[in-house]
Amino acid sequence: MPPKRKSTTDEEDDEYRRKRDRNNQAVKRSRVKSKMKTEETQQRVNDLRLKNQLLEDKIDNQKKELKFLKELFITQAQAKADKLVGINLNELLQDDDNDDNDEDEGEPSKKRAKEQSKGEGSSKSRSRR
Amino acid sequence: MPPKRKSTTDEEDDEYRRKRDRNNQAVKRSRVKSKMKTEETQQRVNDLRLKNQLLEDKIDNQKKELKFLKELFITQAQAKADKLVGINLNELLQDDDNDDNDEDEGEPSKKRAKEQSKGEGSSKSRSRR
DNA sequence: TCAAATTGCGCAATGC
DNA sequence: AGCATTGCGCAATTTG
Repeated sequence: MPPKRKSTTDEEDDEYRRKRDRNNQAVKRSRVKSKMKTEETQQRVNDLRLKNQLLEDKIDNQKKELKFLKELFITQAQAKADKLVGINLNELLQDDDNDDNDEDEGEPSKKRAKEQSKGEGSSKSRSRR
Repeated sequence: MPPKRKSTTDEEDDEYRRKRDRNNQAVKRSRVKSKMKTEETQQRVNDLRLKNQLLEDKIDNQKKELKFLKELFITQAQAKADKLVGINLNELLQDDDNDDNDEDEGEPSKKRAKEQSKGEGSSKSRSRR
């Protein structure tokens, strides 16, 4: 009596094995993928933190610049009030090279005019009678 | 024939089982922990992205404010300068590009005005004959 | 040296 | 039918 269909069991086993192997491969792929995603996410956190820091720095600089400009405005308004006394704008505006990066967080009124009125009395030659 | 020491094998088995169970528990804890950490990291990415957006918005607002103030200031100073002396304030204030890195994407407002006419004719004073 | 924690791996159930 | 994902247990290794 020859076995009628041994193939049933054997092939089933074979198929099972192959299937298992393939699944094991799939599992491996899936886990590698998962791990990569995790690491990538972690990296993203680092990048975002750095970017965040840069943005905050920029905000700080802009804030300083705004402060400077506002104070400059106040100063100017003050000058307008003092106009009658003879103050001139040179004192307030001649050296604006400080407007560049930072270093302008101080009050602008400190930068005293260098009296660069080359000709003579810059005060509009009022002495001319 | 009394069993000499069945305890050896049996207890070893018992011990093995207990050990396995404890490890299984540990594995479970470890995996829960790991998963939580992953989710937390992902959440951190979301938080950072939101924060980042807020910061960028803030930078944008500040930038607009700066632009406004500078233009206002230039206008005002220009007028005043024309009136009092003739100093060309463009020279002093025109460069509002000192922002930082990627500055204004807006129109550059044609920064030039290198015509520092200090030699003589301030725009006024000619009518006086 | 030991016990808990972590990690790689395979199995099976389940999702798609 | 078949790959992908996930929970679980085993065993080796790491950690404290």
